[in-house]
Amino acid sequence: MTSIKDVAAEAGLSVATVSRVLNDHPSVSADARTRVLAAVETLGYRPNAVARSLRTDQTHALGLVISDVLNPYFTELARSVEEEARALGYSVIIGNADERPDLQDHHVRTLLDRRIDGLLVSPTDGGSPLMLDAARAGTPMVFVDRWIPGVDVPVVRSDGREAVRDLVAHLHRLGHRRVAIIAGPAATTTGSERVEAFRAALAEHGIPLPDTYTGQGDFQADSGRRVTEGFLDLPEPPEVVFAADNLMALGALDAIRARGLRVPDDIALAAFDDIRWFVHTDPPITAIAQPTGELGRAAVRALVDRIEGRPPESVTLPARLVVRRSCGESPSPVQRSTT
Amino acid sequence: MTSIKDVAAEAGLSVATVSRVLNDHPSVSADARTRVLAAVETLGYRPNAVARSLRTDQTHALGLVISDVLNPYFTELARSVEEEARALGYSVIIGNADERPDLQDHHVRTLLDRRIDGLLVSPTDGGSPLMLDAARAGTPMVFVDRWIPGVDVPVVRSDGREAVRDLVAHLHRLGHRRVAIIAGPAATTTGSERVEAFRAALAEHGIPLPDTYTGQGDFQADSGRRVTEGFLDLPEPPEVVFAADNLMALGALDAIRARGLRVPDDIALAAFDDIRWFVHTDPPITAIAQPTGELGRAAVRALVDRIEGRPPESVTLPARLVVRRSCGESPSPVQRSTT
DNA sequence: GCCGTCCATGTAAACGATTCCACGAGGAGG
DNA sequence: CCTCCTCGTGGAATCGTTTACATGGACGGC
Repeated sequence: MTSIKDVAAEAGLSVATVSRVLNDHPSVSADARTRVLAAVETLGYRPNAVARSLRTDQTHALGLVISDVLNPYFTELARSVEEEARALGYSVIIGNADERPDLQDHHVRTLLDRRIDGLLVSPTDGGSPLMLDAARAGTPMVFVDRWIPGVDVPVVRSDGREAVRDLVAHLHRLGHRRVAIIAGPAATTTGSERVEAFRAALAEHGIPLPDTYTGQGDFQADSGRRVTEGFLDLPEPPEVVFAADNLMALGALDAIRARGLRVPDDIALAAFDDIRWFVHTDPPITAIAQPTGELGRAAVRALVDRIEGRPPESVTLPARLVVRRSCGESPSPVQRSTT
Repeated sequence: MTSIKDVAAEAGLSVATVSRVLNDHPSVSADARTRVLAAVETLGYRPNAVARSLRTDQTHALGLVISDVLNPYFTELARSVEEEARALGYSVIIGNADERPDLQDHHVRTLLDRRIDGLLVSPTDGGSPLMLDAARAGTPMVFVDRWIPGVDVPVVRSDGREAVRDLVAHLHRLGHRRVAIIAGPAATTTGSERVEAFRAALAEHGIPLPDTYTGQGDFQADSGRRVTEGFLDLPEPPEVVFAADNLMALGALDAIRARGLRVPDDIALAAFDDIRWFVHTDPPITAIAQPTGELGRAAVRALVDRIEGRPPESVTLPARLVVRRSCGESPSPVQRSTT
């Protein structure tokens, strides 16, 4: 590989001058500049980012540790994160934790070893010592979607409470009274919050949420299937199943279908996280949509603010209900299905 | 950050010895080893991967330039790539090209600047000078899914010809004669190959594939929608639409539905690339499934072979037809829907 | 008892950039 | 004409590692 020395030799100048041209430092003559640029051109020289990082102590790379790449919600998040980061001059290195704390730790560790400038995390659990240490040690960090209470790190997330209330009102209006939820892991904020929001909204209508109607999932399709089977085996199965994420909704759909039951006639279904395919499932699924792209962009902006010395801001954006047909025909004007 | 010097000081040894312990070089006493390890422990020292890379000229990172992260096929590919890479001791840096050659170039460039050890590419086009130069210059590289003819780079892909023939036989058996295809960009191998395979298979049954029935898409949902609308506007619309990827199938479904038509009664639909949601669409979609995970793993193995000096192997794996209901009820025993 | 090996360790030179500091030329101002 | 500043440039230190080479002690064989 050609180095800055080769360029200097080719241009008949010192490496210092070449470096100055490349970083457009003001104090360099027009003549030197053109000679350097010509040399760069003929040699096809590209600066070695590794060496540059070592010297400047910046990598211009952000780490993104995501709970599960196969989940379309996180895929979209990752995409918007990369887009905004690119616009701000950063690369993104994605680590997929697959909802496993050990994998999450692995990625955090290697990202820190690679000296990324900042870390975007959607924690799969309450936070490992490694991550908490890093946060305390001053690694620029931002939580996105999920967060860890009690840690002094900005959080960018969406608040689904209002949308959950809308959903419950919708269900109530359709006459449903026995409603169940497939919860996410209690160790995650989104896992517990969604249950809480659901329970609170139900209470407003005087509907209880008994333990038998709260199943414990792990945000993966299999758990949705398993929990739903449990619900269907109950002497008095629920009339509605609300899955706390889209993959568990997929699993629920599998389970319902495997029994030869139909949605929404035999049992209604709703999900947290809206994805494009929900328009085309049989039936189209009523879901709570997060402003995913905006979340990703806001998270990057917060992180880069932190990295570049500006005060970062936590951001909370509202989610909204998208009514489709999976809970029954809605005669009301709330209907607002988007394509 | 604590450096190797701090560790050396804490252990009362030289940095060389510390380094030897860390890279478990044979020639180091048991006493020194324990002292170094203790020092590492108390200081919480982690080696700086940037400095290490500069010195050793290896980053233990692979670049993966993917055509579109939002496409579930590529998401799954990315996931398996990361898994296998991790097992072999490498990290993966993903670049999303969004089917745009300029973005692809951007990512290739930054990945090369970061001195990744090797590059995995699924090219969006015929290959930019940048990428061809890199390949010629000896950057370890492997093409996955798509490739560029005439470049001396191993290719890991799947061959869909047999499956396409099965699909056409299936369509023919169901009585369909007027069949159309939504093709991918001709600049991509998968774009042109799938049309060719389809045309060849149709010919075996004496069915022509007129120009009016070949629509030009770009592997994105919007193009699938647009092309399908064109088909439906024809005086004699096709009886079947075959989309060359899953996103264009989604767009086709949108378009068909927007006209109030039904699949498969009014028009049949099939897709290349099987994804989990196809089981739950209305109706479940007949698709050609690639061994995506195996492709990703094989690609990584080939690339790492190349990097570590072993001869890399091109790999071609067969795709297979998964019959569901979107082309009409199949009375035949070919039925082999998987969940 | 001496010499040659081998082993553990240390010293110092790289890797490829950035950047502090020194230096010389040239211009402005007295 | 001398002094002082400014500006362009180069030399060299530095970032945190790895590793070739040197060194010195222990040990075995004769």
